[in-house]
Amino acid sequence: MTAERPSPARDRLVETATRLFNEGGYHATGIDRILADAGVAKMTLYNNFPSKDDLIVEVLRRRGEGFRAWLREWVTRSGAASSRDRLLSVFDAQAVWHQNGPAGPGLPFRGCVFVRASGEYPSGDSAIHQAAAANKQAVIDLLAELASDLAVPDPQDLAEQLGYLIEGATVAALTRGRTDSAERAKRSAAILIDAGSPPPA
Amino acid sequence: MTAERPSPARDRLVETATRLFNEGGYHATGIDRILADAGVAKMTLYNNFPSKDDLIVEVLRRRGEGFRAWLREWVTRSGAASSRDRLLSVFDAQAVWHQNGPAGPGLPFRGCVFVRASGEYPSGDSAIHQAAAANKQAVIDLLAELASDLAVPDPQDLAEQLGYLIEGATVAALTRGRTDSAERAKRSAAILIDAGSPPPA
DNA sequence: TTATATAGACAGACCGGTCTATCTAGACAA
DNA sequence: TTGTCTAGATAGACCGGTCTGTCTATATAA
Repeated sequence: MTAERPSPARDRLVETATRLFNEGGYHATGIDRILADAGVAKMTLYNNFPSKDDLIVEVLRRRGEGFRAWLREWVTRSGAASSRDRLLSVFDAQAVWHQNGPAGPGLPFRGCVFVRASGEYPSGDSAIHQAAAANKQAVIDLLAELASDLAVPDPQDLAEQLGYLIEGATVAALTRGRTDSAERAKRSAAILIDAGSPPPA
Repeated sequence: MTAERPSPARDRLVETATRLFNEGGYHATGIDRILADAGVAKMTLYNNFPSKDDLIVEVLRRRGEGFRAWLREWVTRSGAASSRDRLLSVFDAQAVWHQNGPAGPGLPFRGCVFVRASGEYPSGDSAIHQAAAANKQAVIDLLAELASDLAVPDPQDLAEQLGYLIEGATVAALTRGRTDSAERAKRSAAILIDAGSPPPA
């Protein structure tokens, strides 16, 4: 339904919305503010998206793609040779993200945009909630992909477990300002990985 | 500043607000709706609380106390004899909560109210954010208390780690509907506990 | 009398969304 | 080169509602 034609105004809109939603949340950020910051007319928004909710869905979709691309790039550049170390490098990426490092995924850290989205739109019927869920699942799938070569009985299960650690560390960083949470979680991750596979030589 | 005198109207207000915030979020739930549901006049709200934000803070405070009391009670009733098993029983409590079991902590599961609060009020300056942080820290402290007897090098650190697992499992249950996440996290928790202490005889 | 409650009007800002009217840039044809 | 048509952008008025918060006036009960 939504027009998918690319256009500079549309891009500016989505990028500005991404930034403002990250800073202030979804309900608290009005479209007037987004339009003013993006320098875009209201009709341009509604010619590109049926509603604010659809804009949010698009923001989540793009952000998810960008974040996962950044994460893959990070793992590759880490030069980790083993599946174990590639999985652990994810936690280093997370630490950079939490600490707003210059090599981070591009937004000042305000917690996970998907968690916040599913929190603000808690009903599972909401398209926003579903978009958040899809992006979260995609990260788990990425972890499962990294874990697939591991000599553990159930890589899928391990990926889910590591996902909990990552998620929890991000929440701790947001709510309690625990910017060391990723490093801490990394230690747990190593234990969980090694518990299911022969100890590295 | 806030009047702390108990009154039936005030209690009804806080309880109704707790329920509605849990269902729909903080920004999305207007005070008129709360007042109508509670059967309370608007001036009663503003005689008891300077603002909606202060009402939210009080909701979080009470909910935190109630939740932790429920959790302590659960652990006690589990009859677990060891620190290890008491810690693991927390994950059973969590599973009941996620699955809206009758013995749960009293609200239909919509994710953690504190995580959602710090997500909707992401600035660390916000009193709401700080209230959420305090309650989250109190849960970690409770875990640390349960872990204090454990023969591990750093019970405090272990509590933090288990906290990540719990947090991540709750997020997974909310965003992806993973209502089995607590049982899964429990397995990881056992590994982490045992990795830091002599295996039980 | 004093404190607490009620109902409900009211203010002023802001919400998402619609609408009209105008401008500009590019494609195309003469 | 010039004129025309079209798509997409602009500004901004406007709509009905909802938002938080204030106010007055009244009732009730210790």
